[in-house]
Amino acid sequence: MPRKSQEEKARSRARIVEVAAAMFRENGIATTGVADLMKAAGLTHGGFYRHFASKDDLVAAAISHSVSTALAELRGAEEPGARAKALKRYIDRYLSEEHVGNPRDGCPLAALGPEAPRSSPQVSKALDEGSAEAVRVLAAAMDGRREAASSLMATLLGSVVMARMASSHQCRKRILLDGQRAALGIVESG
Amino acid sequence: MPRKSQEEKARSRARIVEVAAAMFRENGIATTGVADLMKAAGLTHGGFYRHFASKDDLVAAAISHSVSTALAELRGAEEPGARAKALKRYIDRYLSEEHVGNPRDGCPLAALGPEAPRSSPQVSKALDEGSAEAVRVLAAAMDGRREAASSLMATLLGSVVMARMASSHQCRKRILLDGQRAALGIVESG
DNA sequence: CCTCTTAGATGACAATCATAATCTAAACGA
DNA sequence: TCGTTTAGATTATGATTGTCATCTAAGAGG
Repeated sequence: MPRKSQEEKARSRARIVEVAAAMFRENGIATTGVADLMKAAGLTHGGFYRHFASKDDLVAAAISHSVSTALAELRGAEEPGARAKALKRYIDRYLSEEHVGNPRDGCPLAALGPEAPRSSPQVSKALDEGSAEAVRVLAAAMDGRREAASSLMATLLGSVVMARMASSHQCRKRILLDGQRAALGIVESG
Repeated sequence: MPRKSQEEKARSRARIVEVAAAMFRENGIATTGVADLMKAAGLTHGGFYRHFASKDDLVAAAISHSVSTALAELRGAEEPGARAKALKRYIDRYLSEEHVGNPRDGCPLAALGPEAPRSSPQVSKALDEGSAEAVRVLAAAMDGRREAASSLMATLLGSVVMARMASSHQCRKRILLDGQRAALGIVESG
């Protein structure tokens, strides 16, 4: 099967990015091969370089994409009342067992952040900008309290990383509850 | 060069574990090969399987080892006064630019924790036990306040992960300062 | 001292990897 | 409508991977 229309090319690209974002979060960057990834997107590995200059190029795109979609629901609210409500729902979702158990469509920073120091400049930059944007969006939902937003994000990230290390269901639950208490404490400390 | 004494074998094994712990934290598990690792330990790759059944076996050993040594300085203190002092120094070191910039001899949970969900059962277990022990030791240094210890650890982990994503020196510094404020707040909230 | 065991070296193995060349048929510009 | 361009398939490449078989010489046990 040969050439596709430009519209379909764009669709292919979007599909690759989305599939890649999920697979990288689930299996890690280094352990996810270009061939597997393309197969999961319904293509063969040969066409990959018509869309991306290199694997790292895709990794950066996948990170940017998944950060944006992860923050989308938090960006929506405009008035302070709706903002506070959206933030609380966001925290609740973030510190849920569902999020802990499904990295593939969860927070990309919690799943891939620690790979930042050992990544290429491209990927490093995507993570840098992604985390900066996350703090910005959180701060906007907290009446501009940047410092509290930074603490909140640390609590969220750390709690999920901890919960994912815990094999026991009970332990995970306790960690998430502790995280929720701490997070709400930070939000209401203004 | 052929056989070595049992004492030297033990020394070799210890060297491999130590080198591996450093390399895994610096370059990640998947991207650190057995051959590179053995070369860094002053050996060739052939002898590896006289010490470990598999790479995962070594990974688990390296994690356990590095968790233990990372918690050693916190385990020392006995009386409450010395405990509180040791804890504050620990937090200060943990949230330092030196720690952020040198994952190779830093906290293994911050560097490798997020790889837990995608690791083998052996490795997963090592991370599970390591994080549980970390919370226990932190709680012991906080008069047994387990809940606060869990929150503290989340703040520590999250802050370091965030700081490592930030490319700008200023941004890193700000994140670490916010983390320190939050951490001290948790410690003194009892 | 003699035999048996084995730590580590050397080299090979099948897989897997990112990347690239080649091909083909359909979409495009004219 | 005709020639050019190109999305994606197929196949190749060279490097790297974890693991293992084989060889060596020296330690350990008698």
